[in-house]
Amino acid sequence: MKLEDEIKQVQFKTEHHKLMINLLYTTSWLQRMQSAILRPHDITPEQYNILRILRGSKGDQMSLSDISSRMIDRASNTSRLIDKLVLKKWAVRKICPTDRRQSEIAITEKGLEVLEKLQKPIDDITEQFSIISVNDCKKFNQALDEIRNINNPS
Amino acid sequence: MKLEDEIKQVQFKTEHHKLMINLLYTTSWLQRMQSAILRPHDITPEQYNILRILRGSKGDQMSLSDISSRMIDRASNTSRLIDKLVLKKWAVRKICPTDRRQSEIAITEKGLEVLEKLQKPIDDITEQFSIISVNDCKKFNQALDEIRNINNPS
DNA sequence: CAACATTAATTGTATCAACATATATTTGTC
DNA sequence: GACAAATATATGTTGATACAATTAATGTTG
Repeated sequence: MKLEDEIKQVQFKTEHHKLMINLLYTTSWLQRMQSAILRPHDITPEQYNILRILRGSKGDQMSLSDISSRMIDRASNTSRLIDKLVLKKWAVRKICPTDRRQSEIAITEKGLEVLEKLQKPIDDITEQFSIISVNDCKKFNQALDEIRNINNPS
Repeated sequence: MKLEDEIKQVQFKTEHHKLMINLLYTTSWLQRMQSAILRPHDITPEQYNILRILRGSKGDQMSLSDISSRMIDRASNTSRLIDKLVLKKWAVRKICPTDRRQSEIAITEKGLEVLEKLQKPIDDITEQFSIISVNDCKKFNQALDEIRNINNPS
C-alpha cells in the first residue's frame, strides 16, 4: 500500500519529505516483522544482532566495546543485553586476564544452534527486498550512506 | 561513511541484505537526530508526530483511533502519549457526546506554537535528503511501499 | 428488550532503553 | 612509585513500550 494511504496523509510536501517519513515507517514495520519472528524463540532483535556479531568473530573473544561498535542500534546498555545472553547460556563472559577491566565474550554451542534455527525465517525477510533490482539497491545504499555523512548528532 | 565501516562488517552477503541493515541503521541514526533536536523542548518524536497529526486535522476533533491509524510507529499506547500532551496543555481531550466511548482530541494554541518553533530545525533534517535526486527519491519511495506490501505481521 | 458481541479507550505489569553516575583497572607523568 | 587522567564496564534511576486484561458504551439479534 502507498505510504499516503497507510498513514492517511493526503499528500507530502516533497518526495524528499515522503522519503524520510517512509524510512521511519518502513523500518518500524521491518522491526515488527523481525520481532514477531524472534519473539517465540525468546530473543529480541538486539540480542539476535549481538549473537550474530559474536558468531562473526569466528571464535575469537570479543570485548564489550568491540560488540558495541558493531551494533545496529547504538548500544547504551550492551552490558545488560549480554547479561541476558549469558543467563540463557547462549554466550559466556569472563574477565580478560591481560586487562582485568575488559571482559571477553564468546558465543556458545547453544547460541550457535539458536542462530541456526533462526536463519531461515530471518532470511525470508531479506527475500522481500529482492523485488528491488541490484542496481537500484546499490544506488539506494549509497544514498543512505551519504545521508548519514552530513553530520552526526553528538 | 560506508555502512561496512560504521558497523565494521567486512562485507554483506548481497546488496539486498546490506540494504536491509542499512535501513535499520540509518533510521536509527535519523531517530537519534530527531530526538536530539526535540529533547531540549521536552517532546519526544512520537509526541511530536501526534501534534502534527492533530494540526493536520485543521481544527477537526480527532478520536484516539483516528490518531493511532496515522502514526508512524504503531501505537500501542497512544492513550498515555495523549495524557502527556494534555498535561503540557498542548492538547485537550473531551468525551465525544454522541459516542461516549470515544474521546475528542484537539491541539491547543500552545501546541501550535510548539510546532511552529520546531518547524525549522526539523526541516533541516529533511534537507539532508536533498542530495538525492527527485527521481531517485520517487524510485526509493515506490520500492519501500512495495516491500511493505508483501505481507504484514499480525 | 435482554443477552451477548463488538468497539473505544484505559490501565496493569513487566520489560526495555537512555542518560548519568559509579566502580574498577590501567596508563601516564612527575 | 604516588597520584591524576583515561579507559572499560556496570549500575541506579527514570521514563518509554508492548502486550494483555479491564472498563465502559454501543450494536446486534433472537
